[in-house]
Amino acid sequence: MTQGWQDIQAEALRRIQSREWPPGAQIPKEAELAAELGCARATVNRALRALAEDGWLERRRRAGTRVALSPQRRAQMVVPVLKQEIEKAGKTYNHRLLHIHSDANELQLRTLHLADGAPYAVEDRIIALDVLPQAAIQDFTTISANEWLVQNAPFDHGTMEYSAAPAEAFEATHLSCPEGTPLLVLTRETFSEAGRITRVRMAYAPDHKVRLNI
Amino acid sequence: MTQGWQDIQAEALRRIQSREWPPGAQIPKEAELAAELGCARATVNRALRALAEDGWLERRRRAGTRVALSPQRRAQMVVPVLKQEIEKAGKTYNHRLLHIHSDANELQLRTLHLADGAPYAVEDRIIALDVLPQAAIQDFTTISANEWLVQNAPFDHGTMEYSAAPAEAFEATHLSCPEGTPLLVLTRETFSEAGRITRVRMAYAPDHKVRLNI
DNA sequence: GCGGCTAATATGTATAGACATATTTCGCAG
DNA sequence: CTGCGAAATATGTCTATACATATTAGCCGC
Repeated sequence: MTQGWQDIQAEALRRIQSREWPPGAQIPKEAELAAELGCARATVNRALRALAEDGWLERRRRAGTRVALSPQRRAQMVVPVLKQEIEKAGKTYNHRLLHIHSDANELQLRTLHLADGAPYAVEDRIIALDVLPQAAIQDFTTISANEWLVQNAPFDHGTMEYSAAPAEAFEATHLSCPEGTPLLVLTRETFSEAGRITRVRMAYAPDHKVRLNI
Repeated sequence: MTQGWQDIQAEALRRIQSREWPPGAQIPKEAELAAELGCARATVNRALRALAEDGWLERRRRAGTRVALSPQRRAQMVVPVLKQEIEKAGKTYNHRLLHIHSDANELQLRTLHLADGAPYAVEDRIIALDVLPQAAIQDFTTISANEWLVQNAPFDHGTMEYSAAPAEAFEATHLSCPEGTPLLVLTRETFSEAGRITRVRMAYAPDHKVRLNI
């Protein structure tokens, strides 16, 4: 009856979902569970840690482990790289650099991303040249800024925001839709220790969906 | 110089980001790293496993560990429970049941969610009564379907989709905006072993943003 | 060269024991 | 009763060892 940590995890999850361990309640300590279930404490630890990472449990040293008051399910989302996103869907990726302008501090770019020749998204980006001077000498017609940055500008942290906005004039033109059409818009900023690397507004073609599995 | 697994993880991440271990390359096996860094193999395992979960590495038994071709950063998103979302922002939550209709198989609901009295989102939901018969006798004027389901209908898996859509007539009315205004829309379906539990379309008030930290 | 069986091997996991660390609890001084 | 420092304690982590498992590499017969 040698148990694996996944079995322990499944058993604990069963007890949570069946309310044998109701929300907010303390659960037995690791050593007790190990004894009850016939395995080592490290195995129980692995199982409970995984459940805590998934939001089912809250654990604190000395205070013990309790069931989360509202077990929130979490979904993972990857920071999108359009080229991969499109090629993964079995389509051909292309991009066109629409506009580029730079001054001492900033590089501004507008890029149209295409899937099988059809407009996929319009990208409006600012790159900080003091943080990332190499960007000034890069040819963004052969590799898109989106892709180049992912490969060459590792970031510490950043934010992503999804919202809905009416298509602006230039977006409407390039995405072949009427001005004002509701578009899904992603705004992202990334930072390194030296400061803000880039800020991008990505307007997706009409009816685009961002899908997550939970 | 006793190393913790987080130190090992940091060192490995440094080697990845500095291209000492370039994308696609095999990295030394756990036992070698353990010897080099002066710790037990289990500690290296813990560190590399964490990096693999974050998308930096790909690991396969016998084949070894290699740097991911495109290290994709991942963001975690929680399945939103509006009441908590609003109260966390320091506002008062309320909801109004706008419409309810049921037949033998399904319960249909429309709910308006309010933050400090202002429209926050309109929810259009279907609940499968064969999967969740208790829903038929529940009073959804005191607790919103959104909240009740999270607490009473644990699900196995599901999907979430964000998109942008023009406000439909009833949405425009309840969110006090012109018909056709771009709205951020979340569509979610959840399933248990017995089948689909619920399907919901949540249309957020204009200018709503979904924010993620990465 | 090809198909298939077998051995080799890197990661995955279980275990007992030890120590580290964050918190709480409790006793003591004031 | 109050505040503070010390002891108790549950989880966090490291170690060494052993075995499990997936997958590759290599051998063999044809």
